Amino acid sequence: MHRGNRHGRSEEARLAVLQAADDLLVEHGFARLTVEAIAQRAGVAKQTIYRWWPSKTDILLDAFITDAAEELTPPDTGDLITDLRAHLTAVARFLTMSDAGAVFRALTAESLHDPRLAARLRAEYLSAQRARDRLPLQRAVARGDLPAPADIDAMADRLVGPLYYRALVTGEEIPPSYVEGLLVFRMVDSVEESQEEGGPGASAAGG
Amino acid sequence: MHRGNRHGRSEEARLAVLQAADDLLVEHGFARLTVEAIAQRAGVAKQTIYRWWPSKTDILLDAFITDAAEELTPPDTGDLITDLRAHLTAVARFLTMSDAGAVFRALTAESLHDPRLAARLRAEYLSAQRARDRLPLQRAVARGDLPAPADIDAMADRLVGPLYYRALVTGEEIPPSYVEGLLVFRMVDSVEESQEEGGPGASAAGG
Amino acid sequence: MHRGNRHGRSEEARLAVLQAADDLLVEHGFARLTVEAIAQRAGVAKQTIYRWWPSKTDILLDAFITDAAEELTPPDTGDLITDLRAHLTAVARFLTMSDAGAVFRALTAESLHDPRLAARLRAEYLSAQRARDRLPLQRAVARGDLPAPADIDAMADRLVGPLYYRALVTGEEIPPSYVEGLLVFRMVDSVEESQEEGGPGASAAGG
Amino acid sequence: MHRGNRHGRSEEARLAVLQAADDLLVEHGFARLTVEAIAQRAGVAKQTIYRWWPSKTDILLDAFITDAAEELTPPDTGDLITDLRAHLTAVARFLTMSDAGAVFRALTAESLHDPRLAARLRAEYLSAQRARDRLPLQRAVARGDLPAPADIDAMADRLVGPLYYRALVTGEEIPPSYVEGLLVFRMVDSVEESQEEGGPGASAAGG
DNA sequence: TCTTAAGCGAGACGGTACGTCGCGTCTTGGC
DNA sequence: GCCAAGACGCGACGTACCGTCTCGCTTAAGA
Repeated sequence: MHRGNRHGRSEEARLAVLQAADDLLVEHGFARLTVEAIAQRAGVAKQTIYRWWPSKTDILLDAFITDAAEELTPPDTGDLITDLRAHLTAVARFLTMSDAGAVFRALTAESLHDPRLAARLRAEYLSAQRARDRLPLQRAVARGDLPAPADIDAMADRLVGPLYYRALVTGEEIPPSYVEGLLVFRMVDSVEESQEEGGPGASAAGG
Repeated sequence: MHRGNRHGRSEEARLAVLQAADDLLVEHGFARLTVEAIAQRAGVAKQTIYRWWPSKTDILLDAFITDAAEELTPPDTGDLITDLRAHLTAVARFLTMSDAGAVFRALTAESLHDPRLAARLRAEYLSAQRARDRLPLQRAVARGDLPAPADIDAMADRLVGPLYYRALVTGEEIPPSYVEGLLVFRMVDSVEESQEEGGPGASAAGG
Repeated sequence: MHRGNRHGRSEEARLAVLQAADDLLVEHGFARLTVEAIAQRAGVAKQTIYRWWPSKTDILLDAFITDAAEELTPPDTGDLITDLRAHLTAVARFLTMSDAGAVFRALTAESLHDPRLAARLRAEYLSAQRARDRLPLQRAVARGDLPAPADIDAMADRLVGPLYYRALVTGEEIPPSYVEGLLVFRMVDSVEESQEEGGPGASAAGG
Repeated sequence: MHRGNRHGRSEEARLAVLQAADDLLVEHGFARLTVEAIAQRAGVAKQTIYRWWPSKTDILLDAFITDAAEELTPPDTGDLITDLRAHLTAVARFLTMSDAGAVFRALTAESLHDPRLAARLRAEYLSAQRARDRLPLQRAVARGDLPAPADIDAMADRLVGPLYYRALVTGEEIPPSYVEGLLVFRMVDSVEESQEEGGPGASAAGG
């Protein structure tokens, strides 16, 4: 494998750095995620890191996007409730229990101190993730199972927002019943506007 | 006022430190909120800071609790929707537009890196705030305007969670329509179980 | 012993740094005389070094002046030749064989790259040393043993210049005969102007 | 001109490197004489430098020897004093005022830190220069104008040593009167041994 | 004529040391 | 006894050069 010359950077070094950053964060927490520690663990010179990444959060973002971006694609079973339940459960698990989620929480924390990182995180991860969050709703609208809402972004926020709140603010676990609570709401709501003869909302809530 | 003697701690110094921390955060961001900068700005010795606060985030937490704790008490008009609208609007404003909200965001960010701070933030602020968030719902239940939900905490989360999500994760503004969207949902839902002939949800949505 | 506070720097740290610099130079040469090595060896923080010395050569100069400044004071026996022989021999030994001479050679080397250091070295050491080099001549003039030369500085240079040349440029040793060669020259010369009936040159040479 | 191929090294690159090293030293001083700066200024790859020179001081030595080696050949007028005056004046000018002298001072400085360089400097420059310094004396001896001294090297040192001392140590200028002072000494001395038939000087020198 | 191999410009690499910043600890003298 | 002041040991920062390496280009000697 080539090790860095005029024709481009060393892929070997790049991967070692991303892996080291990930490992250090998960093993020792953000406080011990220093550029020096990453360099040492990756067997790489500090200058190599600074050559390619402006800051350690950029390394983390790179690692995060490489590893985890596509894990949270919702299923498409043709049934809105089923899709949402699966997706919200996956999001909850990602946020609270996965290594990638730990990276995400650290990046979100840093983005609250650094608008530049916030912009990158939104551009390179969040916008795509929010699009995935909207997918089940959009598909249901397309199928005619759901009336088009005024603001589908806000609707998606009402589904995932509480999950982020728990993961980032209260630090509590997210049991299945919490996800079910979100689903009941949605159904009642969504049905409410297309309903006339009632019924389906209740059965959905019982699902 | 005394400036340090055998009679106990200097209130003057304490307030100067809290004010300096607040100001530095709002003016220059968390990165420049250093103990040395706080000491210099407050005209205080570093040792005085370390004597009374274990870390700079404890200063921030102190300042935050002193300043802002009681701003977010919901009104009690006797009408659930009115109370919630006012409260959620106040929470949204707090999170996205106030100086205290900036401090809160910084503390939340740090708490994601520091479990000890997370525990303190929950014990000294969040638990009280969440109690305040529940108040309108609990009062409505007491009035008989709302059936007792299985998990009133989760219900409150569904109201405030999306606000935190916007403030902490997406960084978007929170327009009044976003709050209204939350209210419609809730009402439809909450009413759903006590309802039989429906309707009030629609009028609430129009408010 | 006090360890540094508002009332001044730590003498303990100062001496440890000077000693460490000296030792490292003598043991490992100038190439390994790094600020980090000095700090580590002295058990001192780098910042403490940078707080008090602008560069590592200033440390060396400090150490040199503290240790070695007064070692090269010429004797005063009342006999010019005897005084000069002792003094030149001491200078030769200092330049080529002593630890302090190694420091001096390193400082002179650096002063050739750094005019600021050159100025300090002259102001804080060389001017005093040159005054000492002139002393035997001046005393001989005062005694009437030597006519006042036009340029006593130049006369002293003719005595010590060849010693520095050997020590700094050719790197050769300086045997006693080399010093004697210098003495013969001088005496012949000095006598030359006061002489008429010869004599003193011979007696001086025999001293 | 060829720029690197199987036929041997590029003379173009060699000269560009030597010129760049010289220029950088004279323009910006030794501190900014880095291999990277030389490479950039010469329009040459670092590897090309390392292929042909072990270190940057070797480049300097190469440049110095190429440029300046033969500038200091003493004249041969048949008169010792005239020859010495011209030669010592030329040496003084070289040491204190020429670009080549700046290179020489830098090399001498480095040689005080690096015995390997010191050896090369002596072998490739100093020994020849000292031979040139001896030439007028040797010619005078051959002509019978001067008795053969016990140590002609030492005699030459007494002439040039003070010049090096001024150039390298005190940093003072070298006015014509300084050179004259050296000549007077020498002459008195040299005459002294051929005079009288005496010889007390010889016994002193041997002491 | 075509291959091929040495020297080249370029520049990424693993390192070492630099000089700076902020941490949390300490010691002092004043109030 | 708390305070302002500030020196201290420490660790990490981001930068500058070191000397090594690989790459693709150029070019002339020899197949």
